[in-house]
Amino acid sequence: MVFKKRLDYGFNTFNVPDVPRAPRSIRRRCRSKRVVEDSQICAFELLASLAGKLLQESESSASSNASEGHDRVSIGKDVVKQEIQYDDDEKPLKVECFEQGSCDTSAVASESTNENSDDLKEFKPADSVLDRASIKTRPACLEQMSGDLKSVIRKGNVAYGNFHDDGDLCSPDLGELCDGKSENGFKLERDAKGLETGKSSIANTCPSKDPVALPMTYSAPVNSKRDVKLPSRGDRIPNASFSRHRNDIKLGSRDDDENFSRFNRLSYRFKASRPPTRIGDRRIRKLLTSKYWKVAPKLKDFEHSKADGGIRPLYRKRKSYYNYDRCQYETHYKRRKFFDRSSIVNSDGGISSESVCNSPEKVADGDKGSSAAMSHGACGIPPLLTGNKASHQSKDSHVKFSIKSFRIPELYIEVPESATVGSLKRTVMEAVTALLGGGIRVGVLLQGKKVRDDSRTLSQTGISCEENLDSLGFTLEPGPAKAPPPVCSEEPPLLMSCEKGPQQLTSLPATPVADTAIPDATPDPLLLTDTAHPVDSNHEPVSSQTDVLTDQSLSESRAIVPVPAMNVEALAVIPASPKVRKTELAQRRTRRPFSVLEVEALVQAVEELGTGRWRDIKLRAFENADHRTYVDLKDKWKTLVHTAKISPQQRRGEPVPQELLDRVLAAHAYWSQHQAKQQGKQQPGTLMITDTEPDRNRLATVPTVPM
DNA sequence: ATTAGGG
DNA sequence: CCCTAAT
Repeated sequence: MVFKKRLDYGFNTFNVPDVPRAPRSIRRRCRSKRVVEDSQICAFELLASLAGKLLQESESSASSNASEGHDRVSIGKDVVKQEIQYDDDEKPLKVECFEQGSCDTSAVASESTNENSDDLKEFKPADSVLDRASIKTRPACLEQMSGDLKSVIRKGNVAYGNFHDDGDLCSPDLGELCDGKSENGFKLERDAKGLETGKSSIANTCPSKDPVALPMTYSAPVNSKRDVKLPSRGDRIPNASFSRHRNDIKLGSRDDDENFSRFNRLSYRFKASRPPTRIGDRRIRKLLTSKYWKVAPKLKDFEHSKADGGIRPLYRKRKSYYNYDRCQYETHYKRRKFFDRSSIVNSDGGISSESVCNSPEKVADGDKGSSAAMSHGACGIPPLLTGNKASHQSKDSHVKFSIKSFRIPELYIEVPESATVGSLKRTVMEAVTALLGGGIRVGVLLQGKKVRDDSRTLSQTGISCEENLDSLGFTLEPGPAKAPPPVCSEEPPLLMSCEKGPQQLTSLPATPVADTAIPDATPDPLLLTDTAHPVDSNHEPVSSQTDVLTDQSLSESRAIVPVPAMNVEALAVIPASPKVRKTELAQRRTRRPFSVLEVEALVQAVEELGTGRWRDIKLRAFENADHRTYVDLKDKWKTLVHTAKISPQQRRGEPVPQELLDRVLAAHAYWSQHQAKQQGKQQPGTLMITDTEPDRNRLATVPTVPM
């Protein structure tokens, strides 16, 4: 790739490479992809972190075995479902990696961020969360880990690959995890009920066979399943996917593998600092929050109507800059594996007050290290795993949680039919990434209610009660920090389990994005201004519309095209966070060739006002033509001058009456000499040649070519 | 926000 | 048309 200017802007190499002058569409594409990836990374990191913890636990534990399925499997799937299982018993480790991990994660999240409005303002991607978690937990974790875990492990036979028997397990492990060391292979036992989910899908799913490294990662969920379900607009509601765990939305795409891998890499790079993610083109709109989601549907319309006008502003300024740290690329890679493993391990998340947690906590410690590492490029995962809970609670009784999967909020994606599967995948990834990238936090739902007070203990909250356990759910919410502010802030975009979940998403959709209007529909009155050619004026508008349609259909309109609910190409989801979105809206405006009438109006205006006063010209002759900016007029004049100088044979497009071209040359020459700019309107009349002959203009066949 | 130019 | 720089 050639680097262009953009490099200067700080794009990292990745980004930088723009396609030089390839069609913009292409360029854009590149960008968007990159962006996506980056964003993905974030998400992945989160996942990874989670996974990492899990891994830590399970590390070597056979991945496949471990998978035991339980949850991991579920996780592997897409996302989302989670089930919590708990045992009254306090068997610490039985848990599967997976669960633990999840639990931990949740715990972490909760701690770190309050669910409450929290910190939405700024969230830092996963890292922040992780860090926090790790921090808090560690102490406890360490202790617990060393103690509990070991014991547990031994008892349970559960082996987490990473952990060492030593009390140290935590920290070392984490670090090690990154490296991939696992000294002890842990095997998970399924003793716990929950553990056995019998789903081993993960194992299956995951390509990698290393016991140690499980393919699964959080991301996996998405990918793994492959079934991506993109709720169609209509579907959404019905699905209620959200609300229930069962209904979870599935965003998995099968092929994700590719993406997946990519993710991992990227994600890792990511680190904490995550530049505003830019995802996608304007076409792609992702809505993280339900509200936004709504929008998505609308997008189509939106785009339809406005192919040009509406959107324009947005994309105009797309700027690209992405900065990511690449370092760690490899590291991440490794991590990923770990994560996967971890995921397996996690099955158990012990949310419960302590015992379970403890084990996780160990992990946590490791995490810390990892977190640090992450920042460095080390493994980030661990943090998530860290059992936060431990901190809160004592080690009384342990509650076991088995989270099979996390639910992800519904994502609506719009993709042109013409979109490739690959693009779809990317889109889905983007959407997911956006969610994750924004910073994910875990929400705890108890009987459908969010448990906001992170400081309360499980017992205080009632989570430890078995009765409640059934109604306990974890949700993945948009990061606490900034991004989600308005949109996400409250509602968890993702609802894991609980009943509640779906509502928002579902409901939201209704409010689609409002876009606007129909851009083209508006006729171009411009001409009218000057010449009132009613006919013409009418004419144009019509044509214009037609064009629009055409255009859309042709190329860019993809967005426009109604997306089958399932389409992929771009995720329609638009995260609330403006950051993400705005960045990438740009799309090239549909091309709308100037009609002869427009040319005539332009010439007329230039003759009167001179060049260099495009704004005035716009006002005078194209005021009603929203799609013609003064820049456009200036450009058109430029091309007209050029056209007038070349032989007719060399001209392309709709022929412009020679008469007009002559006027163009005359006006150009005239104003060139007179430095029109200075003078103001001075000599409208003076125009040289121009005798404005209205007739002529009209006469000139009006090209119907619309636009 | 405009203007000017290069691409 | 887009993108930038300079106003």
